Amino acid sequence: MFALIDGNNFYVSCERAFRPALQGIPVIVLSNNDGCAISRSDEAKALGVKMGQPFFQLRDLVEHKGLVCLSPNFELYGDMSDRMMSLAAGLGPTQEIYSIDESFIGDLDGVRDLTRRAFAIRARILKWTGIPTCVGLAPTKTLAKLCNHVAKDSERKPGSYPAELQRVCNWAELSEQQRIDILGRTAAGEIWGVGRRISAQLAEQGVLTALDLARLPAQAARDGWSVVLERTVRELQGVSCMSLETSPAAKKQIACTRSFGYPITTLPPLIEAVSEFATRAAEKLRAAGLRASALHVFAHTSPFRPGPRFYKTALIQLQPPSSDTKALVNAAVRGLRIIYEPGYQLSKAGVMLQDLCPAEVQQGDLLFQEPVRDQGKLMEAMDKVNKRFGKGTVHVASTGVPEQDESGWRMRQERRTPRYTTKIDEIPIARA
DNA sequence: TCTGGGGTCCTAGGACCC
DNA sequence: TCTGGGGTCCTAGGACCC
Repeated sequence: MFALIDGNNFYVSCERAFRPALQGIPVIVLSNNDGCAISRSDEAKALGVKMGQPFFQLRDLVEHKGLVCLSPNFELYGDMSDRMMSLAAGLGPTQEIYSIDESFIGDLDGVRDLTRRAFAIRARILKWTGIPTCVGLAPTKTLAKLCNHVAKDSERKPGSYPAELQRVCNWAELSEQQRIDILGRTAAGEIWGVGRRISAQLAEQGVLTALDLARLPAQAARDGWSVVLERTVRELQGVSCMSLETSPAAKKQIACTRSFGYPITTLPPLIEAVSEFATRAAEKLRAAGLRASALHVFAHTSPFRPGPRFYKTALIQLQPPSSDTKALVNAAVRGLRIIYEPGYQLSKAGVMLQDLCPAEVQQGDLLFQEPVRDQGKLMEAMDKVNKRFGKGTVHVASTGVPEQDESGWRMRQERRTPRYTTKIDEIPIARA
C-alpha cells in the first residue's frame, strides 16, 4: 500500500499560515516575474482563475472581486515543505518526497487502522504547520494519486465524489461498485501520467474516463501509445509498476532560466542576464557537490506574441568539467555570442548544466587536480559571503557589459517591488 | 505592456560499426 | 549498377510532472 499526502493549494496555504487574514478570500501566488498564477486558493479557483493564467488577464478580478495576488516567497515554501514532510513521514516506514508539496509513504501493508492514522497525521500537519492536506491510500502510486484527487475534490466540489471520502480516501476500503463509480466519474486526463496530448488522442479512440482507461488492454496502450501509458493502465488495474524512490536520484541537469519583464533586443543586457543565470546555476552545482561537462545556453522570443521567431541554443563543452563560476559564465557568454542575432524581441533565456559528475577528484585524476583545488577555495568563499550577506553580494564580472544600461533586463532587476501585490503590512502577521 | 521554472523519461532517427 | 542485418550510441524533440 502507498499513501500520497499533499498540501492543498500549497503556496497559498503557506502564505495563509502566517497571515490569517488571507483565509476565506480569493488569493493567488504569482510566478517570479509576477507573470502568471502558480497557486490558487479554492476561492480563486471558484472565480475561474486558471493555473498558469497570466496576471494581466486577472485585473478585473483584482478590481471587482477582491482577488489578492502575492509575489512568491520560495524560501518560505521550502521551509514549510520540510516541516510538512517530516510530519508526513510519521505515517509509515518509508517516504519518497515527490515534489515540494507531495510525498508518497510506502510499505504500509499490514499497518492497522491506516485510514484513522492518515486522519491523525493530516490533523497534526494542520495543527503544527497550518497546511491543510489530503491523503490518498491505495495499492499503486497511480491509484493513490487518484484517491488523493478524490479526497480533495469531494471536499472542494460537493457532489463530485461521495462526501464521506473527503480528506482521506482509502481504495482498499471501497467496494467494487464504489471503485467503478469513482473511475467512471473521473476524466482520463485527470489520471497521473495522462496529459493534454494523450488525453485528446485517447478521446478520439473513445477512451474518455478513467474507467475506460482502466479497461483498455495493457497491450493496446503499449501499441497505440507507449510503455508509459501501459504502466499507467496496469497501475489503474491495481498492479503496482512503480516503486517508492526513497533516495533522490542523482541530478542529471541543473538549470536557471527566466522570462524577462520586457523584451530584450540588444546583446549587452542579454549577456548580463545570462551571466546571472550561469552564476546561479554554478551555485546550485556546487551546493550539490557536482561539476558540469557541458553547458547549454538559449534565448528565444515569446511564443505568445506575433513577430519574427527566434529560438536558439548553443552547447559548450567544459573541459575539464567545472563548477567554477568564472568558467561557467565565460562559457555561457561565449555560447550566447555564437547564437545571438539582432532584430528579435527576446522574452526568455537560460543556462542549463549537463553531463554532471561528482566534484571529488578521483585518485589518478591528475589532470583535474590543479584547477579544481584553486577554484574550490575562491568559490567556497564566494558562496559563504553570498549566503551570509545575500545573493549577488560578490559576483563575477562579465566582459563586454557597458557600465550604463537602460535596457529591459536592468529595469526588471531594479523593479524589485512587484507590479501588483498586497503590501505585507496591510495584512496582520501571525506569530512566527 | 503583461503568459513560470524546474525537472524526468521515452522514442525515433541518424551515424556508425562489424 | 547491384547493395545485409543487427547492434549500439547519441541527439533532438515530445510528452509528462509539479
